[in-house]
Amino acid sequence: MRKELTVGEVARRSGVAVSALHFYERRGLIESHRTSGNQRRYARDVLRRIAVIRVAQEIGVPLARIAAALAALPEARTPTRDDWAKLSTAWRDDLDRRIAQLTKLRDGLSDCIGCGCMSIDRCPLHNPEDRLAGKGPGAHRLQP
Amino acid sequence: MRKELTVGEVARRSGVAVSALHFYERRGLIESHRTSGNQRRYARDVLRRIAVIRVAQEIGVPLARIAAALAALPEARTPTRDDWAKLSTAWRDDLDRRIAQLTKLRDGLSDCIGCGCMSIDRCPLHNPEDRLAGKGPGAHRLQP
DNA sequence: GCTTGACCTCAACATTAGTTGAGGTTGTAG
DNA sequence: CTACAACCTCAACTAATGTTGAGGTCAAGC
Repeated sequence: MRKELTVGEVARRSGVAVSALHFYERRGLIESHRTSGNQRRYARDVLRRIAVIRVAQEIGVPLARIAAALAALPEARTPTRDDWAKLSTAWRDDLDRRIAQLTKLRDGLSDCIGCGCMSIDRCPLHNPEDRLAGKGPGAHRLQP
Repeated sequence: MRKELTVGEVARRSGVAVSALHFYERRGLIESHRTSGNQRRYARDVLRRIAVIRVAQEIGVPLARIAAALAALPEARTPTRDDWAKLSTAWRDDLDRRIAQLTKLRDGLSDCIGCGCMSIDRCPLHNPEDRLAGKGPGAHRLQP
């Protein structure tokens, strides 16, 4: 096996900025050890770990939950094939729910286009149930 | 037509917090006029406007773009049926794209579950193209 | 052995979408 | 006419996800 990676190398190979790698480390998502001169060195499997993080993020899982999921792995190891199967299955369920929710919204939107009802009481889109409401402070964006 | 609404009434009827209504007003999404005592009074159509805002938000449109869309209406009026048809069509395209993107991701995820490849170079999920990267600073959450 | 690019830490800032609290004013019911 | 809920403004805070910059250190090639 080849030698260990520096932050710069990891950044180039993963496409994640150095500042983000530092950030992930502070958040406990990845780890490194240090040279005698206090520089980070990464084992090669950090790339796989970052790939997992990126996919989960794209699904919409917040970093804190990704960190929790990774930390919950026995011995805090980098995901093996089986671990990955478990994680990705769980996250795919998130994704399925999210897709279902958006699809429902789209269908409502299609029905509504041109109807012009927009009645706060009768419009099918105005469904206070599965709303974003009550999520507390902070950013709640769904998309760029 | 009934009398005008106070902030509290609008908040109760729309399900949006008073603080959020103030915020929307600062952002130019809704408007009010004031009593002699400087309290806000809303025309009833503000509820329809808020319904539009909420739907757009649920789709994932950031407030700034919603504000721009509403401001672009001739005479800055509250959406009529035709306006709503235009807005919702445009936003539905956003929604379609988002759903397509997530669906693609899900399919990749399904294929990948159990494959365990997670190779930074070969994994179909590791596709740097349509990534979140390069969106600049700020929050990029996709989901609660 | 020196220079130069890569690396270190830490604090502050950016962005979106609001909420919270202090300190003061209004309006309505009794 | 008074009490009390509802309203006002403004500043500061929350939260997530990072980026930017200042000030200083490390390591690799020449």
